[in-house]
Amino acid sequence: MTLAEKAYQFIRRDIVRGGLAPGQPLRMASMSERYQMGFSPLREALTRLQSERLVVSVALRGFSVAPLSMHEMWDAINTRIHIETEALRLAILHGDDAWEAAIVAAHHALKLQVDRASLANEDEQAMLEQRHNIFHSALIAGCRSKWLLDFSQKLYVETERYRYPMLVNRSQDSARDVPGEHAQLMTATLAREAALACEMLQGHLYRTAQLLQQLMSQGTAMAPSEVAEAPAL
Amino acid sequence: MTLAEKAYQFIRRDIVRGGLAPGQPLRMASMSERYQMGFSPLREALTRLQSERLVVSVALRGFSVAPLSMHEMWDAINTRIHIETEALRLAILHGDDAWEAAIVAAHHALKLQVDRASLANEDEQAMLEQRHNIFHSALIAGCRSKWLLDFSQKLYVETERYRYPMLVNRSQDSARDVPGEHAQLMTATLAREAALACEMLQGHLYRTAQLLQQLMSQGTAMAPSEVAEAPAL
DNA sequence: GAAATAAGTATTTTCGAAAATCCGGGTTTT
DNA sequence: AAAACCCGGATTTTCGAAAATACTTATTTC
Repeated sequence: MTLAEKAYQFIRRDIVRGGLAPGQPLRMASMSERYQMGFSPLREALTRLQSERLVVSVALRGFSVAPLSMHEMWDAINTRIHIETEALRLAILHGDDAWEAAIVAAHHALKLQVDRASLANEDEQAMLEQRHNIFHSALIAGCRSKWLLDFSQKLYVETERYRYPMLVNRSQDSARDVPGEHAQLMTATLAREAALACEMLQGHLYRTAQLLQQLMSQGTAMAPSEVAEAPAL
Repeated sequence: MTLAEKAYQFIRRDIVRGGLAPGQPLRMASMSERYQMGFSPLREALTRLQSERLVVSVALRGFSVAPLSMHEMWDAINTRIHIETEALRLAILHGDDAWEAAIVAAHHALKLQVDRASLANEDEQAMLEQRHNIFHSALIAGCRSKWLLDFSQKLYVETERYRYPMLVNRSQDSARDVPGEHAQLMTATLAREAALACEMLQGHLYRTAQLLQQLMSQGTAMAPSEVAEAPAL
């Protein structure tokens, strides 16, 4: 793997997990120090992250971490609902045996990690997040559209930024049965009940966003100026 | 404007117009020669183009122009239909006076250029393409979703690659009244007839794709191995 | 003779310094 | 006093060469 690729993964991880705070300027000198590499691979990684909207830049004034806002979160969530429900519909239409098997496998791996993951352990949380991603990707993998999968993945990463604070203080979602939602979503999908599965996916994503909004309006994770925004569905 | 930005625009233009052929390797040395700049801005531009799927790369084996295929075209078109009709629906819901005015302005400018543009003149064609883009962008600009606009623009550029050959031998689309389609699309949009406008947009995009498929199956613009693909709608 | 090995060439990737540009403060001008 | 100008320091952007890796061809080995 090239240095630029490593830089991309490290920086992305640090942005999603908040190690690099929203709005923070990313000076080449300190980045070079922090990640122990020259400017070239860093610039390449930052350019890539910019096109994924995790980083913003102004010509000749460098890069900075893209800011967070409730408005942006709802935009990302709503767009994700639109893209992923379509992808799921197509996957249910076209998916083959291998697609089904991958879903079952991903769901099982996710469930194992949900039971195992302790709130404190950073690495366990990362693994949980990864398997969550794999499960959601597996659901739509059969859609046969590279573009839908591509967009879906970009939005997953974007929403991960907002979801990450929730993983830390997970007490809040006690009213929800997230593993249950995942199980039902899988069941409906494998039963090829497109309408039902899409509705479940939509509800799953929407409820997560609502919870995040609640959390953030309590000031747990975001500047007060960014909290007041209406949902839209 | 930085050199990297210029490089991005030049290379993108050359890929869309075919000056850099699909599949062609993009060697740093020849690129440096061709665009008269060092490696750094070129790499930056190529990385950006890679994330827009106009360029592909393999680690340590460099970049090459992304290949074309009928399958990819239909994927891009179908995804574009899905994204843009949603954006149009939202724009019709939320659009204000400035949004309407911009549509009328863009349509007028497009019409002027359609009448003016001669088939031979490369620059006139480029201006036509630009105004076409601005018109389609104006329609959905009121949707209030950065993500939808972002995706829409990416797909526009992608489909432009396939559309460009058509501009050259435009004789084929004599059965269609494209300017008429644009006018009707604008009218339905300004009348806030969401369902009608979306259907027109869908038809407009779909018919263009069908025409392109026809053109390409005649071997005008693509390798024979890439022609046989079924449409999907 | 085919497969494996090795040397030499071509190419990408990365580095570190040079060039270009921006920002702030202080000075001059109106 | 406000606006315009210019200088010094900080920062980004770009270049050209060095390092790392892939490819090609020739040679050896079995």
